[in-house]
Amino acid sequence: MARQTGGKRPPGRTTKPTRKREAHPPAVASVASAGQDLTKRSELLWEAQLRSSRGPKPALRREDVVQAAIDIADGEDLAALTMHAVAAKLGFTTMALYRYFPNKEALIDSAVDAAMGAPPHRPEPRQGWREEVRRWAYAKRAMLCSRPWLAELPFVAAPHGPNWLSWHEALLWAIGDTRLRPEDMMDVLSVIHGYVSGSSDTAISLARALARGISSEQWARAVGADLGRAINDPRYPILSAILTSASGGISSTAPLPARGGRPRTLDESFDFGLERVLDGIQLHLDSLKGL
Amino acid sequence: MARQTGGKRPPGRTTKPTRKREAHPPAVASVASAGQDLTKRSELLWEAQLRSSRGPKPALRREDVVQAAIDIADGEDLAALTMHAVAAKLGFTTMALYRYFPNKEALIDSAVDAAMGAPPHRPEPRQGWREEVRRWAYAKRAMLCSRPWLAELPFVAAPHGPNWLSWHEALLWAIGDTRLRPEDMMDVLSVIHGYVSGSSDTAISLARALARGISSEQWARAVGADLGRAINDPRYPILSAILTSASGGISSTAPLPARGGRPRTLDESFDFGLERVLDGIQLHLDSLKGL
DNA sequence: ACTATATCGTGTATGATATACACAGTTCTC
DNA sequence: GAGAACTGTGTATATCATACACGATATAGT
Repeated sequence: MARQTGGKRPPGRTTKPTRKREAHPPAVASVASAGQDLTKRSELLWEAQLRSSRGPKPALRREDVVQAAIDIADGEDLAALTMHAVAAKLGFTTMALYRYFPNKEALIDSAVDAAMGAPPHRPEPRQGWREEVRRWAYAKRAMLCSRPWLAELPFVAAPHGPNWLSWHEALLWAIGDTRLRPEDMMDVLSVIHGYVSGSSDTAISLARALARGISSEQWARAVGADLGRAINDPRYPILSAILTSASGGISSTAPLPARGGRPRTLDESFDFGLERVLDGIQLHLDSLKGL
Repeated sequence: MARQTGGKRPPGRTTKPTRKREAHPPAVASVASAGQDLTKRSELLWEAQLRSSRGPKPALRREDVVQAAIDIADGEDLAALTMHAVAAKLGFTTMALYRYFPNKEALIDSAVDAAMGAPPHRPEPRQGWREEVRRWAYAKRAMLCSRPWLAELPFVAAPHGPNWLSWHEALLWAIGDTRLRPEDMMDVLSVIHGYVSGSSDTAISLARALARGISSEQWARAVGADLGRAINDPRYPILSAILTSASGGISSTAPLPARGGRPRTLDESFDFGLERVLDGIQLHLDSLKGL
């Protein structure tokens, strides 16, 4: 359902806009380098789409554009997410999008937040902080893995939208079931958040591979080959020993050749780490109780 | 010291290369989306620059190109890192770089690994795993903060080079001072690694701001404003309460207005989390000892 | 109703960017 | 000493984000 409203004019024109312009940083680069102030980006992310009464009704809503962008990133990858692709998917011209977002960066900021979705629902009877944090962590990891392209964007420089805050709120709720003082809760939050986002990289990489039709065996081979270069390299004696002697390899499900114990699945490794982190927090809570 | 070796030809040519080509994905996008197999990228990253005896001596070494790239990213940011910029910095044409790296992605892969540098030196008398892991964690965080642009690249999809392996080796060495079975060491490594890389985001963001001449107060204001939207928003009751009642705000050094206890510095928060993680690991080690 | 005006989607143009290709100069190998 | 292999260069092209102005549209104020 292509939309054609604009008028047709004869091709030959005499416009001569030789005005000097600022540079147009290309695509993802501009996103990556956070061209605008974070402040301005944040405003754009939060401000509602206000509609003036004059003029034709907009044919789209921002959400529509955002959804199209997400669909593209989901279906292909971040590189496929061009302004043209988004517009085409909606049946509009590229430039039409600029009526909704001032630039690609703003669109992506919105898409990222929307793509995060809402955090998991809270279990009806409280389960205790540990179980609830666990649920949160799994959910967050699953969310990241289900949209591997999110990890290709520099979260670092991105403004925080409503969903981002919701995820944090949900984690705070989980932690709320403790005796932590409010000002300490953010610290605990940041441990958990840090661990979860930091340690999901490999799983995300696998998820992306799977999404692109690469088998987990192929993927494991690729990553394994990478690590495998350490073997017999005198610079990496310990790593080398681990990789050869035992089951140190990264494994997706059915793993690399292993001799020693059974190698851990990615998920198992994540679990292991999470439990260590939770233990550490537990210990801290216990020490507070003693006071 | 520009270099001009190539010949001059009259501008009018009769080449007609209308051959069909593959798409030329633009800049960072291609990096982000990991166009090539990880396998191929990994090979490129590790393969030595082999020099055939014929022909003119290359005027550069890969390291030179990589260094120029790093200098640009350090001095400006990732967006400024264009093939043209790198070449210009070396006094060559853009295309000259392609004699050293088949594409930008390969150059960046190399630059990333080189930029990581070597892990910290190992303390002469062993300090015990906990202290050594701490040292490693601080060093890694410091490294990331000193080159904020590293965090703008999707590590997820990147191949692992020599320095990456060295950092891992160093951490394994630190952990080596325990009774962990080899096959469990990777799990412990991944907890620490996950926490450190995941929880450095905010500090990296601050580091980047500082590098761009933004004061830490300005930065804190920007990030704070972001969080501040939660205040009085019914969707975020807990967050809101924390932010208003106490010192939950993110602070660089001299922080946001705080009423309750003193707000944590970013570094203090990192420390706190790290100690929790280390506690958790400690606990695990103790439990192993018992067996 | 009528007109001014703000807004919409469009067509076109531009500058940045990565990179393909062919050439001319350079330096070994045979 | 000739040819082969490689070097840096110049030029061309596709892809992108995005500026700008136009004609169409719909509301506000008269």
